[in-house]
Amino acid sequence: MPESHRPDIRKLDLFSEMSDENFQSLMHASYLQTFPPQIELITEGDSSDFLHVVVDGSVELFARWNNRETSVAIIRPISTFILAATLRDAPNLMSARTLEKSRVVLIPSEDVRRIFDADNNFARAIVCELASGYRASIKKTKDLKLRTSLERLANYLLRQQTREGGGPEFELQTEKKRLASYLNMTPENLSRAFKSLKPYGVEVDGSKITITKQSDLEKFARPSPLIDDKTV
Amino acid sequence: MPESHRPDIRKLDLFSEMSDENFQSLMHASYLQTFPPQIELITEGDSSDFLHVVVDGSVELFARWNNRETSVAIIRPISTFILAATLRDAPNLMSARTLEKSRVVLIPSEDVRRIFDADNNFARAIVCELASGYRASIKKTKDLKLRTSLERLANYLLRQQTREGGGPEFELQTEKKRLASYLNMTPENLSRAFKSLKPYGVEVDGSKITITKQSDLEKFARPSPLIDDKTV
DNA sequence: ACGAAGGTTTGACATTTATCAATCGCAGCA
DNA sequence: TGCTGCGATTGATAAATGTCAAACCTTCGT
Repeated sequence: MPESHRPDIRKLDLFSEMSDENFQSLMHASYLQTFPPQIELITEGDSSDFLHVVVDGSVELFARWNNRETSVAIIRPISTFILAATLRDAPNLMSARTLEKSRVVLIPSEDVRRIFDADNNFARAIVCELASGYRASIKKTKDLKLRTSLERLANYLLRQQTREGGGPEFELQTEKKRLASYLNMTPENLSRAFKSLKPYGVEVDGSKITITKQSDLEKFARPSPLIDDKTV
Repeated sequence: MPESHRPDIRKLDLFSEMSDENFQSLMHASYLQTFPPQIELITEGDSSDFLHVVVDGSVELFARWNNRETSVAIIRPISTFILAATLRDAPNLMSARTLEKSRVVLIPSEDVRRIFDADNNFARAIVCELASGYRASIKKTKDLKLRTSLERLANYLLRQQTREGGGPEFELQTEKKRLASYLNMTPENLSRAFKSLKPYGVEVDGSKITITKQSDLEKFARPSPLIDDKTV
């Protein structure tokens, strides 16, 4: 794979502490591919042949059952996905599709496992990454089980506000249809939920959100570090 | 800590491949404690000072938010819990309480992290365990988001049937109140859900379940390995 | 500029799920 | 034995959420 993205990938927590030699070996075995929008990169149930790194664009992880579909995560640069399946050499639990034109580095799972065995720093980083992902997933479960859809939306808006810099005005960065699925509601319901948040100072104009009464929204949403914080 | 449970703990995937010396070192630093029922061992938000191993009894992991509470998992012997928090030295995301009189081995988190650095086999086992837990959590999310409460119950019954040996008759092993919370429904709703499953051959007598029309129930539940299987 | 496609919103309505209140039933205990 | 407490069930009702249909709006390509 070409050199251009290597420095960015190298900076990821997952790869930053491993030896140069092992990193080069991983990269040497990898492919950089460009995909058009709406391409299904992975189908759940497939074996996990590659660890994926999104270096450009965005990728949606979603799951299907019984003719239904739900959005589980949206991966933006620079991040990896399906690490757990790669390490266990187990089938992928989620499908993945590009949302826009995207570039993805594919690292053969075999090499990831080989270098995991050889490089202690890499192994340590993998444990951190897995533990983080695991904890993020637990938080998602708590969000789903303990909150109503309105509360989930309110807290999502606060999180998104933080991600976008913290100002009163920010962009959703996601189609509402997809956001609805992510929050486990229908598009119709999401539309109504936005209206229900108006009394708490949430103004919606297309994908632009303005929060006019920050403290009112926070009082309603009651965000918790044990559900909503990235780093904890 | 006394010797009696060591062989059983040693057999756990997490500890079976590490060196004798390191295992003894871990055990030497540990405590075996007996707790009465309904003791809150851990409160979410607390720092994770110990990796816990249930050797006898059972422990419920649950989470609270905004005066609500939900059951996330029930841990039975012999299993560990809160590994991810231990490794990241991060606050626990869930609370834990004994359901009955229980014995728990407490391994200081510091020692777990120290031996993780020293013992490659232990590190590998930890990665496996984390990846498994992570994947189990993703499956739980899929179960929650893609299924109605009736479908969740039907699939739970099939899983429980398998755990109990696969025969048409088996025990729930959990209070219905707790099962309801685990499945994200109210006790009233669970009670009605059992009735709704009667046409599919589900007979309920207290905590004894009899499945009289296995294939009908399976046709309704549509279990999927990517949501319901332990090992995948 | 125009039309088509698809996302979004709205309204009416159905279904699912929760809440509240009352009762039942069983286990533990005096 | 009978009391007590709590979990389980049932019925009535309310709230939350989903479904369907139509209208609206934006985007994109011809």
